[in-house]
Amino acid sequence: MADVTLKDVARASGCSIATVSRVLAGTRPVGAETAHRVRAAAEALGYRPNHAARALRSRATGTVGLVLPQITNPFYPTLVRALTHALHADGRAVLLADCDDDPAAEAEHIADLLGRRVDALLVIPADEERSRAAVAAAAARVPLVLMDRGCGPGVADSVAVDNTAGMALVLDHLAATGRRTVCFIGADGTASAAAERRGAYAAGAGALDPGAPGRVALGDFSVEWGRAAVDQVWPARPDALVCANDLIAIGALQRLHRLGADVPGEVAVTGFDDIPMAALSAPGVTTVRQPVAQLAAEAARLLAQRLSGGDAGPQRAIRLAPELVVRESSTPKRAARTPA
Amino acid sequence: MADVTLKDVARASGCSIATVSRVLAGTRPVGAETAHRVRAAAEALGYRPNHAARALRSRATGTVGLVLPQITNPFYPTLVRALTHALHADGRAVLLADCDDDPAAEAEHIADLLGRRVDALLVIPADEERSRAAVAAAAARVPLVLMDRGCGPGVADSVAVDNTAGMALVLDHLAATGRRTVCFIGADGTASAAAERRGAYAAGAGALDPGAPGRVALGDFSVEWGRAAVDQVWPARPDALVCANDLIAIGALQRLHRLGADVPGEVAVTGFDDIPMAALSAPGVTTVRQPVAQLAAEAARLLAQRLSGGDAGPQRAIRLAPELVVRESSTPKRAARTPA
DNA sequence: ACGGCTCGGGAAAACGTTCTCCGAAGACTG
DNA sequence: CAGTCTTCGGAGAACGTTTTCCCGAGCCGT
Repeated sequence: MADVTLKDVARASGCSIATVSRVLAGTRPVGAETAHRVRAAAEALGYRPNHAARALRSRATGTVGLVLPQITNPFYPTLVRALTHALHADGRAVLLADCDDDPAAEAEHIADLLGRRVDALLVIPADEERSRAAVAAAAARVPLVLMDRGCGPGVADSVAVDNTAGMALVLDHLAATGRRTVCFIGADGTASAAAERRGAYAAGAGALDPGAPGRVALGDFSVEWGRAAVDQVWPARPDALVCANDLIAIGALQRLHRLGADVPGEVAVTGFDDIPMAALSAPGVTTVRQPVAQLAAEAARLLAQRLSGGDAGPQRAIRLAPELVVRESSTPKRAARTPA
Repeated sequence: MADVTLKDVARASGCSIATVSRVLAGTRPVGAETAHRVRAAAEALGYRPNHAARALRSRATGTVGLVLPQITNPFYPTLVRALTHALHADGRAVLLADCDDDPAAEAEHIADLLGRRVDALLVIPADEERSRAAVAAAAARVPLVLMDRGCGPGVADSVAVDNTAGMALVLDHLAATGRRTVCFIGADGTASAAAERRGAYAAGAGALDPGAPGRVALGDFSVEWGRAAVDQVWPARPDALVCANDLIAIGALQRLHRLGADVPGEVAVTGFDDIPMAALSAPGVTTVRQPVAQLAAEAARLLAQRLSGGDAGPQRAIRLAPELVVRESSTPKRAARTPA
């Protein structure tokens, strides 16, 4: 009923604590018959190792801290799911901290997690600049992988989608389907996703339409901004709205709908991320799907590597290729609206 | 740089380990001058207590396990956020486990968390019946609070929304706005939310429309089922579709839209939970908002109580009142569609 | 002045592991 | 057959806390 320890198993199997430990951990060969006795006793007594003691002795908790800005951002749940599954598969547990988009809270959580002796940290930084100090300090203590957003150059390993390639996919698709007057609705923060998507649009849109790089409206990554931005850009009657994420795109669609604009007949709308909502809005949002499973797998792999193979090797910045998902919001101009 | 321990602080402040521990933990009065010296030394050295050692000695990790079926269910992120914030405010950390709707995985995660010596567990059970054994076993070892869904009677403390009251709010609203031919699209699982909402509809709908309790279609809690269910029930031309959650409602809206039905003119649609998407669909979904912040607060309070005050007291089943959120999908039959 | 206090402080025993030594065999080698 | 390796097993020292003792000094009461 109460906790059964190595000592109990040792007594029950008539050998020493050390032997039991060796059998159960497999750290050193042990005589076949003894091993069998020990295993039987452990099984019979329902022995469960005490992670606290193990952590104290071996200075490893088997625990990874996951720090993110806002779990309610609809892109994160799928990522968190993939990450926890990948880490659990490696026998690690995940300590979750939501820091509410506040770099100060983020720093506190990171410090707390370090105090709890996490073996490593997975961080989606809240802010490119104001998160840097805490992240850099933490990265000096444990392996740390940045995800989704960067945090300045050279701070830590990072895994993210290739925003530039994603934006190129969108622009190519729009060009191929006859769009010519393109307009960007983005976010002005310093968060790397915002900056990269902005930059990729600026770099790629010129080929499609010389005036396009100039048609840019910047706000934040929210539905509300998507709605408001349409009021700014719609008077120019663009035939495509490239949004920096799906929330913005959904807001834009709502406002366009209310203004009576025909999507995709008059104007195409695209998003980024492929959050679940993107498939469910009417019309469905054409978007760039982040390779969530691979992002998680790469992050887990990188972490495992840093944790086992010493922390050798140069800092790595892994960029994964995204995939274009075409939905009704950008079907070709000439085509009739396809049935939902 | 490396870890600084109590011993280091003791040496630096010229007193014993025991005294340092007492000062820092405040477990026993210590001379003012000594205390000051100790605190200064701890500060200067950047002392951070080792949670593993503390956990080993005091048999409490300051950690709570949070086990849920699917973080990607859009109702959970807000709940998880509120829970983590409430627990962090109490100085506890949260170990997250997503069990992918699989009771076997759930049982494994629970066992692992117990092995990691969590002080308590917060569980949203995957299945009313097949989760019971693991939950009951865990509840015998640590304080355990069930959330959102039940797990059979008498298993553990629980905190959830009052599904019956929520369904009554919906039915009253529909009655007050002139709906008469009501139809229920629900889920047939044994999950308590499914059963309670189903039961509440059956109990309350008769007052509105004697035939209503019979008009019921059961599937699962998904958008796909919402779409499919409309095909079953729409031929009867009800003037209100009561859906067991928002995902079903959104699916129903999509299919109704495709069928050319006028919502809310011809037919009202209601959901349950008030997930973020419910406000963003077109039309917005009238729904029952779960008091997420209060649910989290109550769960945290209950846990704290069990953890401090011994585990005295009878088992508690807390039910919180929900709130009706009226959106465009159910504006009165006679009214014109209001501008979004 | 002396037995009881409280009060500030230290030594040391836990807590349950892992891991480094050691020792006692037996199995080789020469 | 003496010596040197392996192999299996135990004793016991860590790991960094918390906590239980215990001790000495001051202070009160009588």
